[in-house]
Amino acid sequence: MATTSGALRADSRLTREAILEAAITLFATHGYGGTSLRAIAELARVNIAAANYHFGSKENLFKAAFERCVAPINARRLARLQALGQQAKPPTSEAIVRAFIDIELAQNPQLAMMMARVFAESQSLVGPLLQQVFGALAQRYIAALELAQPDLPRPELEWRFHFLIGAMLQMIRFDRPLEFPGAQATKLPPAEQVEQLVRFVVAGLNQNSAGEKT
Amino acid sequence: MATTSGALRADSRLTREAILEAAITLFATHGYGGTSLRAIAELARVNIAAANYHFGSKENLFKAAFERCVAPINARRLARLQALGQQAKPPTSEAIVRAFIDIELAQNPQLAMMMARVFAESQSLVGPLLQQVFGALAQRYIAALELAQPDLPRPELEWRFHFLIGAMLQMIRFDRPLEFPGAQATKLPPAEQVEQLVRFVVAGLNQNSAGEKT
DNA sequence: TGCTACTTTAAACGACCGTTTGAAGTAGGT
DNA sequence: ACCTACTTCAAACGGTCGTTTAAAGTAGCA
Repeated sequence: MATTSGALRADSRLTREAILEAAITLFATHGYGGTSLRAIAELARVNIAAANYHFGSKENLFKAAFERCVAPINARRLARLQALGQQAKPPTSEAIVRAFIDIELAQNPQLAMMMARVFAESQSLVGPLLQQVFGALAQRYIAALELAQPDLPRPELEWRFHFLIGAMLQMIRFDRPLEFPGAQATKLPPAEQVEQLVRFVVAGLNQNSAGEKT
Repeated sequence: MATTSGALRADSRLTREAILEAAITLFATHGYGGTSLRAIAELARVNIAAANYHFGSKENLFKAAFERCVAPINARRLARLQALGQQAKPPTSEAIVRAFIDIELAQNPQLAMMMARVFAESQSLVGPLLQQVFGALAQRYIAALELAQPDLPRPELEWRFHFLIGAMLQMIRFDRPLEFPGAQATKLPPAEQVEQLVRFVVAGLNQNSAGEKT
């Protein structure tokens, strides 16, 4: 037992990775219901049965694809937040937001789209998954934001963080605003997209609940 | 020809309406790919073939369900915007936002969920549909916002309106913020949800692009 | 009462779905 | 060489999908 041979295991991991990569591409583009295991297997140049062999079921493959996408993003988010916490002064809301809305989000559309897609699937499919993957992260970010704005009641802060996520997902899902006759907004480089978004949500977060100023 | 008999036509419209209503419920909950025509027919207590007889295809039924949901909402949005335009002073950004983020959105979860769901479906399915249904409305709202903030460059305004929509969809899709250990935010009455959202996005819209104040 | 147009129905169509099976293939251990 | 464990594969499983068909039903009109 526990042979972990060598070339054989290497091949096995290769097909596993190929399936995962193809799954990310297709799930991100067409969603869970719009993607078939056969399409994934074809894109990965792998037998259909291999998907079930390596992941057990379509739903497990979807979860694996999601975690594969969101794990590095959230690890970076956590590292950045901890780096902020080790500075002398408590970080501003803007610094915290910039740690969360990683510019690399906009630079790796595939990972970002996969993450955004999960929020769009039906709650029964991804509800527990979202809580599991984002719960601890949200907890820490909101705790940090609370230090930056001690006068803001916690429930309001949590709602604002909720809206922040919505605006971010909108940026990810559509890389430019809705086009209509007369529209002038264009596709921006990722860094500028993030800049627009950060300014928007920071203003929303910092705003005094009793009105801008009295 | 053109008989338009009477009781017969009435029955025909009844089944058509039943199908449409069932479709809205199921599409809103489980999305396009997660909803089958058979499930719709069963909920509507109608033969499966009736769906194709009245709507031609599943895709057409989806579009009809979407338009049925969004038409009254957008008509009200347009009416409110025109009412604002007839006042002496040009409306503030907040007034315009309140005309757009209709509180009835939060009071009729089914209509709102259906509207939000469309933004989550794959672009190839709903891309043209979104532009067709929201294009003219967005054009007018952005024009109104431009009068309220003449110093803000148009592209930036369009991006901010984009984020506004994202935050609104987040409010619709999840009626409370993400739960995690220690979370305090609770489900709010629709009016207060809208209030939180309006404050957030108005601050983001009004914010000076060079920073709050120099 | 036939005729016509419209609507509903049960049944079936071929296609595709996620999953399973059992055999074939591969490679290290003894 | 044989055994074992792991991986791949073609083929098929039962089921559900969206759609179509052809017959039955309904109601106004001549």
